[in-house]
Amino acid sequence: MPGMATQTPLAAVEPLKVACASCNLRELCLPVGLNAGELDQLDGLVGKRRPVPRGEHLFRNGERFEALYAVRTGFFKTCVGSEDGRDQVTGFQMAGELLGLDGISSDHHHCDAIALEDSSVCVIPYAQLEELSRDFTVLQHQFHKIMSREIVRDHGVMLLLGNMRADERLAAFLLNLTQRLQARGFSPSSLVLRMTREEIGSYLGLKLETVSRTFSKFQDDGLMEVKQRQLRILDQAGLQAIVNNSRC
Amino acid sequence: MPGMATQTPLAAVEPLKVACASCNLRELCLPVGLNAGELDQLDGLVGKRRPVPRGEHLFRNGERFEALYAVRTGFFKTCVGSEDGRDQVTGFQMAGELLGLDGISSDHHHCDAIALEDSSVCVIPYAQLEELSRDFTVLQHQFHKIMSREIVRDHGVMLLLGNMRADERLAAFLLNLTQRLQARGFSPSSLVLRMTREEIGSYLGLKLETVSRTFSKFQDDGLMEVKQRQLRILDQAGLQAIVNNSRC
DNA sequence: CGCCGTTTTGACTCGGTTCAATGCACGTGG
DNA sequence: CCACGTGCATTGAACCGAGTCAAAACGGCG
Repeated sequence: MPGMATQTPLAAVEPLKVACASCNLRELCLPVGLNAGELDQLDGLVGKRRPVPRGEHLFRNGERFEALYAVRTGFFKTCVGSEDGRDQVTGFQMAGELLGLDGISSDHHHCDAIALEDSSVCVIPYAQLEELSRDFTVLQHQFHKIMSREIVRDHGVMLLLGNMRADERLAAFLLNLTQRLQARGFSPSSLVLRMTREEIGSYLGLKLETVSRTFSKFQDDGLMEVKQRQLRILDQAGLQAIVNNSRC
Repeated sequence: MPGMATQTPLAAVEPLKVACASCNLRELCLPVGLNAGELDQLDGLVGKRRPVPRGEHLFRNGERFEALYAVRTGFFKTCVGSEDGRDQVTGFQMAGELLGLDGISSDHHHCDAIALEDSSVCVIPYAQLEELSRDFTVLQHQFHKIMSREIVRDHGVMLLLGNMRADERLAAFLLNLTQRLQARGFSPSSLVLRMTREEIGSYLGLKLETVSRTFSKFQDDGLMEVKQRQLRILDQAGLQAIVNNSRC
């Protein structure tokens, strides 16, 4: 599988049990700012890891909410659906990001979380997290920050969906994706998409054909190379310019 | 001011100091589930009320985050803006709803909050709220629920912006608005809008002309009466049907 | 009264959807 | 090993919903 090489520089097959203290996602995940003793306690709480094969649900809309999940390896999407068949991808989650925050509101999940490749998550029982965060103010604050960050992210997506044209949306999406990959030690210019054109389209409020056409246009304009899901960003500044300028 | 009558059945000019325990928004706001002693403590925390005249900012994007605000009376909008001039209304807040949650993520506000009519808010210093919620698990849980509910709401808006047509968006907006007004003891069928067509359009990802036209269409179809900002819902089920059916 | 912000309405344009055909990569079984 | 099937991606052509531009009407207020 040479195509995946650019996105798997870190441990290939890691042991099932990795303490938060020695987890390479420590600085992106819930434990930010915790000292050694606190990390130990958090470890006691995060008892289980859970593998989620590609295409499988981590949880479904309507299921009872009991735990949050931290992505350890792999890649997920979350989607909400309405009574009539429509559904909307609300986000893509990669290593270190938290899934399930929507479930707190009513003790039931409000979206589906689906693995886009073979993945694994750390299970964080929510009742215990609340308990522990009463003792560790740093953990409490970090948790609140993560929830707040999700709200800020959502507002950014609203801006994108409400105001931007197709090319602006896709450019913003690509920049966001590469930035997050870069924060995890991957190349900011070369990446392999884990999702289909249709899933990108659903997230961006576009049809898959529009996504495809816009990729082609970016390629024609020399901004990037597109070979199916294998992408190479050639002109990051050019993409940024598309996002910034409403008219040009 | 006869036009406002339908939306001011409760206390006209209330005293500046109202304890959470005797606040009529108790069941919609942060204090849900707290006992008498806990309410007292929360009251100690929520020291100040702050009036916000129509058109004024409660807070601005970039300002230091120090407190959350509970709407006591009046009506607000929140909006985010991008570098280039675009901006997007991310929500409308009425009595009992919390403002400022986005600020937790980085100690700075990420949006503007603006009063759409003369309003007042309860100031909830955030550091003290974190502290108090370490002692009162009910308060802690209620606060988490409120944040989570905002995330769920945002995902609903994404679905709306990503998948729905103009008439579906406006119908969904009207139903949401009347439902929230009803929860506060107002008529579910008669209401006065506090925002302009442009603000509605910004929230729904539409231009003001489209909002206006769609109102006119709903009126022609006998679903509602529209006299400028004075609305009367004649066929709630009809609006619901528009939201549910993607094609009809 | 006359101004001004807001709303309504009309005519035209255009970006993105829809429908449809073709191409590409990959796995599976003959 | 190649033929075939399947899912995903690309591309084209026609169409349509919402945007744009412009003008007129409404309502509130100095």
